[in-house]
Amino acid sequence: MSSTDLDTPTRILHAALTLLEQPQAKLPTMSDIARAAGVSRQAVYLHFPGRTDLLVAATRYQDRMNNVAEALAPSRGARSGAERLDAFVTAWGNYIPKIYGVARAILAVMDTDPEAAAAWNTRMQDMREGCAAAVQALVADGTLPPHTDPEQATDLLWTLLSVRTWETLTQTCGWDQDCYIDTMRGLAMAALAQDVGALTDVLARPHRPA
Amino acid sequence: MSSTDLDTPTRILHAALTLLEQPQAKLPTMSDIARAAGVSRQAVYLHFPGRTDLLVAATRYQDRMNNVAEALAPSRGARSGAERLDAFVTAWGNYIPKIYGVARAILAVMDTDPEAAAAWNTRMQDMREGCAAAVQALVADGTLPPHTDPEQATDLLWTLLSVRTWETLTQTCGWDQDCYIDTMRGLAMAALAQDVGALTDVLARPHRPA
DNA sequence: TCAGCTGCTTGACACAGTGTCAATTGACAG
DNA sequence: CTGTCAATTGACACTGTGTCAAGCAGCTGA
Repeated sequence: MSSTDLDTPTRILHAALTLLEQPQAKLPTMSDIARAAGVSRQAVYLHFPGRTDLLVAATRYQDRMNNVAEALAPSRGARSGAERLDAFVTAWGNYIPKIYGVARAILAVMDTDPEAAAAWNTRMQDMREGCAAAVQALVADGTLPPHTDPEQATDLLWTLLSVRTWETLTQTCGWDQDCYIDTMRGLAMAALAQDVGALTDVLARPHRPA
Repeated sequence: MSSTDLDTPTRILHAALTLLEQPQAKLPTMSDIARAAGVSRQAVYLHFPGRTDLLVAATRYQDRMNNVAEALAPSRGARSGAERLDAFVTAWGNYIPKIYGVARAILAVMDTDPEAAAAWNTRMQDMREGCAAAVQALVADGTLPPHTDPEQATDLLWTLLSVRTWETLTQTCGWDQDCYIDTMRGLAMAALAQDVGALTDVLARPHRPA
């Protein structure tokens, strides 16, 4: 996968992603990214107004590479609402590790940079639509608890599936990715599809790698 | 509440907390804090090695002020495990808003400063003990789903009650504090005490202020 | 009354990182 | 050959953290 034939903006994005995806590494500076891309630091500013914009562009580039829409597609083929919820949780939960490197960098600047916060929130809006669609499917089925406000249910699902939650369980608590998925599936089913059995099964299984 | 009679380190902590608790404000610098405390910037470094240490000291000071141990005490008086879980979720959930200002500042530097991350994690360890105790009470009662790993259940509860989760629901989604509490109580009961009814009640109620 | 100590101040500096500017180079197209 | 475009070099301003040294004011004890 030589990147010599790519144009400069793409090479920069490519380099940024590579650095961001180093698991342990501290967040790269503009100099780091420029060096990794084989261009001068100023060349970066020639193509991206600033660090935040570069990070945001990197997420968009990454979404294009990973084809996030396609990854989340299977959930749309589900027949029942519960099935759809289950498929969505699985698909998104497995997508998070792919974007975590970049997400980490943006989440880090969000606290100080409102512009970054806005960009990340609109990016998460797409995921929220998936949540809303799953909730809607439950409504159509009548599976959602009676009188439940769909918007509130969507908020809840959206929060449960946030990158922060994934980060806490897998990075801080050291959970296995598969266990995270199973637990979130169970939790979502218990909370939104009144299926508490799904969760009790999961909590009985080992969740940390050796 | 004049602070003229306090010693300098306390005045600095006091000033830091006041600034940190401004809801909308951007995170204060060392200069901001010094100015607010009415001392020179260097005086701050005379008492605290660095910004991170000051923030950590501020949380400790705040815990002393708010008497966190006492706030969480009611949960220890509960008779059944479910009651205890419920009381703990309520107590902690209502404590979060009090510490959010400081928490925000520490969470912001955690991503770059491992020292801050370590400090925050040990601080959260105390809260985790409350989670573990509630889970243990459920185990004693036999209320926890059979074969459930208590440690995994603790991880899950700890994550659900994280400041980040509170932040997402109340700050980003705009939920009412009371609704947050009710939802978390219901979610915890559904997930750990097999009581799905607690949650369905809650989701039917309005959750955003006018 | 003076010496010495303590706590704080003033003002300077180094350093990292972001973002800006101007002059220059090199390649390529008309 | 000339203009244009992309990129380079090297400088600079700015913010924020953290360090250093000299000085000053007030208190204490001989």
